[in-house]
Amino acid sequence: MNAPQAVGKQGRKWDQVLEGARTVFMRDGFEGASVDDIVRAAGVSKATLYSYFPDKRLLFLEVAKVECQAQSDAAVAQVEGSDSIRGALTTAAKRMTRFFMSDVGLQVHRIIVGESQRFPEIGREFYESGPARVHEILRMFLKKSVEAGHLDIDDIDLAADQFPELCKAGLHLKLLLGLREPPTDEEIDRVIDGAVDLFLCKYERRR
Amino acid sequence: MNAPQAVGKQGRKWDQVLEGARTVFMRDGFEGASVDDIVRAAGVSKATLYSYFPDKRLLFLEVAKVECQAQSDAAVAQVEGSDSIRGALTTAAKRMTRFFMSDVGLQVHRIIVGESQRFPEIGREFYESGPARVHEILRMFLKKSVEAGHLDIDDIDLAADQFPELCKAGLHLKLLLGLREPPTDEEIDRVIDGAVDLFLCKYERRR
DNA sequence: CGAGATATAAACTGTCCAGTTCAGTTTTTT
DNA sequence: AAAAAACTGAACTGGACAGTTTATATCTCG
Repeated sequence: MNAPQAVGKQGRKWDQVLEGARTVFMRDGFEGASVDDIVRAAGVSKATLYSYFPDKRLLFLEVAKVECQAQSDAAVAQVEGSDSIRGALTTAAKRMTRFFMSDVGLQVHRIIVGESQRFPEIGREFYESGPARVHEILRMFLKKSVEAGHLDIDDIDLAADQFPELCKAGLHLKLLLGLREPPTDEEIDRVIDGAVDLFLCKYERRR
Repeated sequence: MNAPQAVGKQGRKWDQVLEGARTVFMRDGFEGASVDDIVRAAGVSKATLYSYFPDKRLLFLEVAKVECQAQSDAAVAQVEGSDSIRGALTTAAKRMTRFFMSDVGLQVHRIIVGESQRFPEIGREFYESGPARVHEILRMFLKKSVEAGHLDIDDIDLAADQFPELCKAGLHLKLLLGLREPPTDEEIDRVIDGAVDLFLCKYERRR
């Protein structure tokens, strides 16, 4: 009567704990979430939670890591399959931007930034499993395109940093601070198209 | 019968309180700073602090506001007095970027982002006295330059959002998360020059 | 000087919360 | 079925910390 085993199973309530933690952390932030809230949401006893995770911080770290990895995994697949440079960049931008602007993306960002002082390894984990992967994917794509003669870029690393930044233009900070409603698709497209136009105007091989 | 408003110089220790609060908040963040630490740093009694500020949150709000305003005031002056467009943008970028990357700028950003959920007005105040002013200055500068025929920009608001974003490329997030040392002047120049080049490549009137 | 405003130290209140403990129950394994 | 492992619930500990109170002191200005 063995159900197919979950990978890395440390106990039967592992997933329940993570899911409850995700819910509460995303709703209330790190400080705002109490462990009692989490165990309640998870439907699990406090002792069980503490048998999996030595403390609240590491529990959060796990939640954030899982969240970021899921996202940037999904991103990798999509950039590859596109014909034109412009199309590929637009596709990448869309996915990236949608995550930046999503409730979960914003909340992870808020918490990580807020806590990175007290817990430096949280910042590191987040960076590695999110922004660093985006940078890497983009860098490789640009490099290939330069070698193929489609783009003309001097400083590829800089360009790979500029593009995601352009995708945030105006919207991201305002959302982060809770100063506006989620953008409509039109607003996102305006920013993305602007980003791609600006980017390609300089880096597209003209001759 | 008005209760003494939170903000209003009403005693000789006002500045001392603010200075102590600035020190401790910048060092420890909002949650990390205890009011007892602050009064100790300020050389003031707790009762005095609470006679000026009804609570910790409003004290922090005041500190952040003062900090941002000082910065963006300084910025306004400099953009005006520059001959070329490129020169003006470079100057603006330098000042902006230096603040983004400074310890104080980063710490204000961290705290505000971290707390904006729980205290929405903190986010608003910060945005108005910092990013919004930068946007406004830049927008007016671009508008004038377009009217003078030096630039050719379709969506001025978007462009005014793109430029500051470009100035962060790569460095800002890493610093925010404590993942690297403060950048050297060369590194900052690389990012700034890259930003100005990219920006002007598209928006400079070519004909 | 002297009155009112301002400041002080220190103890105190009340609350919140991370993490522990343990006696007892349920589930899994053998 | 019996042993082992996982889980529960609830109470408890210890510490942190925002904000209050009080009795006392010092400054400022008419």
